[in-house]
Amino acid sequence: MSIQALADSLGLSTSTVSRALNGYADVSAKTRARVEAAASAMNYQPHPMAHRLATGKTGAIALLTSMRGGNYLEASFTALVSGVAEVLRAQKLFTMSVGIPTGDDEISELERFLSARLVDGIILTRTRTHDPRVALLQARGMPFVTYGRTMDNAPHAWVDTDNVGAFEQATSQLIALGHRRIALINGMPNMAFAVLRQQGFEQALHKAGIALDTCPVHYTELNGASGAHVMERLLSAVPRPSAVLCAIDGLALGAYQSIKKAGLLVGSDISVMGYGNTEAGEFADPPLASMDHAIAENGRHLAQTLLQVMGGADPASLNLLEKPKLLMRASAGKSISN
Amino acid sequence: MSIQALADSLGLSTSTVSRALNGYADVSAKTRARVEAAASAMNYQPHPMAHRLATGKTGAIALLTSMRGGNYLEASFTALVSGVAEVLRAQKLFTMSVGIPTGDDEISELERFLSARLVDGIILTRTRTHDPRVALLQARGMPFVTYGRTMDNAPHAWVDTDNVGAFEQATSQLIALGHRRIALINGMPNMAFAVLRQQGFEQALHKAGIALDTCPVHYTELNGASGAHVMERLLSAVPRPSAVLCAIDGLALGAYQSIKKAGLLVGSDISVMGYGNTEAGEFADPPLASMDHAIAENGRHLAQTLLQVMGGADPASLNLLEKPKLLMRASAGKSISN
DNA sequence: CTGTTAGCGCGTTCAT
DNA sequence: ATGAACGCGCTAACAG
Repeated sequence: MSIQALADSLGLSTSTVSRALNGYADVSAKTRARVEAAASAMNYQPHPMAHRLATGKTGAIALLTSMRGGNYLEASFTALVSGVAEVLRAQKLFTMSVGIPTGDDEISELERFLSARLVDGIILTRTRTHDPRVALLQARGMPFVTYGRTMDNAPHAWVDTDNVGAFEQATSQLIALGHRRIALINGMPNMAFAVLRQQGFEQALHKAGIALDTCPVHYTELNGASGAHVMERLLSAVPRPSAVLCAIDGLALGAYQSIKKAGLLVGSDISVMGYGNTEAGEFADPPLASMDHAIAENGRHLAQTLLQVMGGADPASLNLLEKPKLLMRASAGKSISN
Repeated sequence: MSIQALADSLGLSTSTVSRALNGYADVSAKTRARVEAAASAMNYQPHPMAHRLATGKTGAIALLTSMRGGNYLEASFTALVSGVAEVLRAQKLFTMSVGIPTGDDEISELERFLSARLVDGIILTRTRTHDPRVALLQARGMPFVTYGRTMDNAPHAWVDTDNVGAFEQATSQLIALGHRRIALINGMPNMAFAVLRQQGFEQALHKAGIALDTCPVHYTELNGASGAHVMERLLSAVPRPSAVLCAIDGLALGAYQSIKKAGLLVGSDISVMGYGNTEAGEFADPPLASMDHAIAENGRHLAQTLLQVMGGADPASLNLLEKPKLLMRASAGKSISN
């Protein structure tokens, strides 16, 4: 069913049919109605490849993730995609997730993907302090939003959670419980979120007059094994910290294991907090104190922002900071050193 | 940089250039070398939209997932995608994940996606006993492989883990530990994997001469809250089961919570086994006995199978059954009723 | 071996 | 308000 066949069956030219279907003004109401009726009766749909060649649009957007070994971020990933897809589906746009492997050929892989022109816009996740992917997207003129800020890139559209505020609040909460030696198990320092969470951590310590060098910060990969490994080292320190703040729940659950193995009790001997409010943390023993950041909502905001960018809005002005919510649970208790 | 410009600069026709670049035999070695040199010198790349209109191919495949509320399956999802993408990237194909929301408009959404012709082939995950999506793909003539078998659909290409064998082995193992009252917390019975796992469960009971009606089976959603809820009911049964087999790790971790809340010890008072070998299970207390099914390897096999289907092989003959590996850990111990 | 021609199916000026 | 004609950039059938 081509537009040609449809036009023939109506005794019209293809151009009239095309304009009637695409909402042009210079077509009589009567003709438009006739065309639309015939189109839906014959179930006409423009050939997508031809449509794309003519318009340059694909009708799809990509959510870019960096692919590497298993880490805990994926648990929340589905919720993010759901939020994005929900908004974009209403605009008849498809949402597709594409994993670009991290490593030396990351940029060339991304270039290859952009050149393939499979999508009209991009949502970039897991931003880094200086992110060459952002620079590439800007150079190519591809509409995009990032999930998470960057620090040294030219201004662009982004949606982020208030990492600084969240970790300042969490740290202050631990201080209010009497903790003075608090450790931070953080993500790698090239990740933007890690830098910001540490800022919040240090601000809270500073306000409370606690010396930074009594509160160790460790940078590590985001998985349980790393959490366990770092926690082991923290336990052998003298004096050891009475509370541990983790960049994500997965790290905290790994830390649980080392604490228990040492014969200590989580929540009384040592307090632990995570971030992300995963179900694994909720069902852990004891339930893990964490921070919830409404991830599906973030997805919806990302989609709305991307639509604005694709519509021609100035990306530099499109920035959204979301407040996470602190969830105190049994893993975070009073300091026993008081 | 169009093929026209490239041809002009060489004093050749566009068709000769096209054939030289696309590896046709009827072009002189000398001409081909000249064309290739000029193409890479001028960094020529065919316009993707035009290329697609002419060939009908997109250079991408989609991995289809069903989108619904948070469940534990996603944790392993990244590993699957990595395996798929690794193989397809070597063929210069892009791998994109697309979530189709489950519900009444699932089929019409899938139809819309197929009509958009964004991909050349599809990997369909989470198959159901009778799967209308499979029927649709067959009707449309879209090359595809499923991850998991179906039971009432026409023959098609699939890769699956040996669910029957895995759960028969796991159940037998529990029986060998002295358990006689074993419960199964299963997925919903419209899911193919759930039916097959139950088959393995029942075969083992049958071989051991244990009456099925002493071993309850519960069907539920695949998340921790459901596991906790079902476990609560199991604990109030008289007599209560001494071992619980769960369709996935996430259910098992939910069950942990209810068992602990009842003041019982996992692994001694009640044995628990999961499936999937997730990190959350590995780091749980006690470590969760589970089954590992080499998910990245499954991804590679799915990709290889899809390539064969796209190459014209008979889908009905492309079936692969993978053996999972039983991982006994502290959560599964001897029955105390012995 | 190479060039000429046609067509893929649209959207979009430019006449009328 | 409508139709004719052209262009998007490429591949493929045909001719020589």
